[in-house]
Amino acid sequence: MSSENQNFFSRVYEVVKQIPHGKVTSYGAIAKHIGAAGSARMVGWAMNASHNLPEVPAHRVVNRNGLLTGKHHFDGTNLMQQLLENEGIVVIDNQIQDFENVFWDPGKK
DNA sequence: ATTCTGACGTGGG
DNA sequence: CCCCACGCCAGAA
Repeated sequence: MSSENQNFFSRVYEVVKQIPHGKVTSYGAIAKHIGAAGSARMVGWAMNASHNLPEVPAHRVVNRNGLLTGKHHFDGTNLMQQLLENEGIVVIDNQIQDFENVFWDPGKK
């Protein structure tokens, strides 16, 4: 229902909000954490709605490849990359370097 | 109501 | 190793 629907988005936002500074996570990791494993696409869709939520650092969410697939949705062309680099994350050609090192597992603070 | 696409992921050839 | 297809749920045309 709508409530659960909202809950789904809220859960995604909560997880993203909990991403520590200088860290990133993947859509699948979030999806799995909220119980929507396999529906990683919905996480990305939720991100679109999170555009209005400044507390949701969508730029810290990338695909499991560590690639800034959603950078195209951000303002400008390489805003997402610059935001990540601003946090100490090395990004080259939309690809996060040392991804496993900056990867943050949801629920694992 | 039907069809396609979309900020993904996994599996198979 | 690279390419293709399928599954997921939701929203827009």
